[in-house]
Amino acid sequence: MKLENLLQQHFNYPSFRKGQREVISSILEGNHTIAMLPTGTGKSLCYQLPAYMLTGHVVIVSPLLSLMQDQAEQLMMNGEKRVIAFNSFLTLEEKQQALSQLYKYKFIFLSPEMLHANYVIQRLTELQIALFVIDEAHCISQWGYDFRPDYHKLGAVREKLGNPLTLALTATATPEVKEDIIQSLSLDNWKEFIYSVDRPNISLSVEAVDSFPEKTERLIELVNKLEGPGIIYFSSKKMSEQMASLLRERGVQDIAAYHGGMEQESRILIQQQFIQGQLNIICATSAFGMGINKENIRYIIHFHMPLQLESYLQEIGRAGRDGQKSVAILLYSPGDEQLPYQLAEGELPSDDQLTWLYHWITENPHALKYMSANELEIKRIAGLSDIQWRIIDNFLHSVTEDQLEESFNLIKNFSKDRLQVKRQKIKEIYRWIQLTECRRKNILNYFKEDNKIKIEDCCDICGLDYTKYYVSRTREDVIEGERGFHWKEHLAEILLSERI
DNA sequence: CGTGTTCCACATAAGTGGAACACGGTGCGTTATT
Repeated sequence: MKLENLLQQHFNYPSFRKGQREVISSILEGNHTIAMLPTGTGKSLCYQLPAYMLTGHVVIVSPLLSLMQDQAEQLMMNGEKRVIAFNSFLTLEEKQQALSQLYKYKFIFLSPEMLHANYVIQRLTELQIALFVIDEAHCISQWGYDFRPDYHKLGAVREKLGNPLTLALTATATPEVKEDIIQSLSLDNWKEFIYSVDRPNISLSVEAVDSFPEKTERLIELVNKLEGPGIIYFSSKKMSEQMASLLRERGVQDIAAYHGGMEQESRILIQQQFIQGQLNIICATSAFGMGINKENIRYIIHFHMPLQLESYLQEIGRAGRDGQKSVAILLYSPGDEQLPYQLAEGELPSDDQLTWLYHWITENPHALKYMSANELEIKRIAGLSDIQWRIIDNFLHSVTEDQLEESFNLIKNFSKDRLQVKRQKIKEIYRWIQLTECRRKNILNYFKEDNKIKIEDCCDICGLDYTKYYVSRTREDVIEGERGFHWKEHLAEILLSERI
């Protein structure tokens, strides 16, 4: 049967979107496949359709619970009942029930952390896995080294499952990210479908200001003028909230803050309201974005610079999915690059912290054996963040006393190397900000791409007219506005006459 | 590094200047460990 017929039969779509057919064919031919598809929409079809043609179960690794729930729901809406999102939303009983009947599910969604648990792996090995899918696979590269180390253990998991046919899906497949994916999953043979990271309909701009207050004023001005919807990115939760309040005070409507420190409920609500158009502007940290399929975002402003160009591309890439003209503006004031440096350093244990911990362990009998039990105390005294602790804990797992010194040297070297990489990435985005030549050409070169075509409204260096992105008062708006004005006058007259 | 908060000296008292200090993002899992 032709793929188009199957597409019609199972999903009631008349035709494939760009790239889908090639990716699906590659999987059906039995190739491990890396797919970078241009937009967020339509990626899930790449595993959903093959699922119906392959014998066995499809395991999907997803980074966010909300993404898992969305995709599971989407499948169920399409009439597929053999779906489970195996995560912490389930009660203990539900989990046990699900595990004992795992063979009933065609689609099994899991986080990398859940997939790492032995009791889960064991059940999965009893099944025939037709396809092992890593959704948002760039997380392997961006989070796997420190923030979510289980992403780097997916290769081991994959091996335990008998190296099943694998599909990695992402929208950020830069050469470096791709290399991390291949390494981490230990793919030895694969096909890849990579499209350009360039988004010609998004104009790029960097504005340098002299100080923080000036940057704030410029932000207020831009938000008042630019046609929404828009996202403003901050590197601080507090700042995202404060600026949302300030903008509201300055007459900006339909605006809200969004960050990882907020209640899950409000996060979902704000995200929904933004997608449905009840909110026009979001002041967000990097927590906001993945899984946001909104077509008409018109601008992305960076109040703080991201920690790497890869993140920058992901964040601005949320604009203009409808193909309409959009703009990305990064506001820079001197010294801004210090915040990313601070964030990067907080992610890895310092030499001092490691030295202290080494002595603490050697001076306390059985300390090594009961490290996890003393987690809180150790973290407090050594001043270790959760992430720093996890890195150390990861290295010292199943280490004996006589291997201690060697292990600490490994941690020190690892931390040194990673910090070096992170600093290098900050230097690269800083360099890009200071640039005096075409920003698009430069960013594409960084990602080993050539841009052949000259684009209109390319970037601030090539020449860019902001007024194109300002709120346009269409004829209807003007008429509506005038009508409103007359109503107000009319109302005033009535009120006045009544008083008299 | 820059911003926000706290606290202290000052000294008609109340509020201010400014020194000192803290803080800064992304998420899964809580089923296993004396």
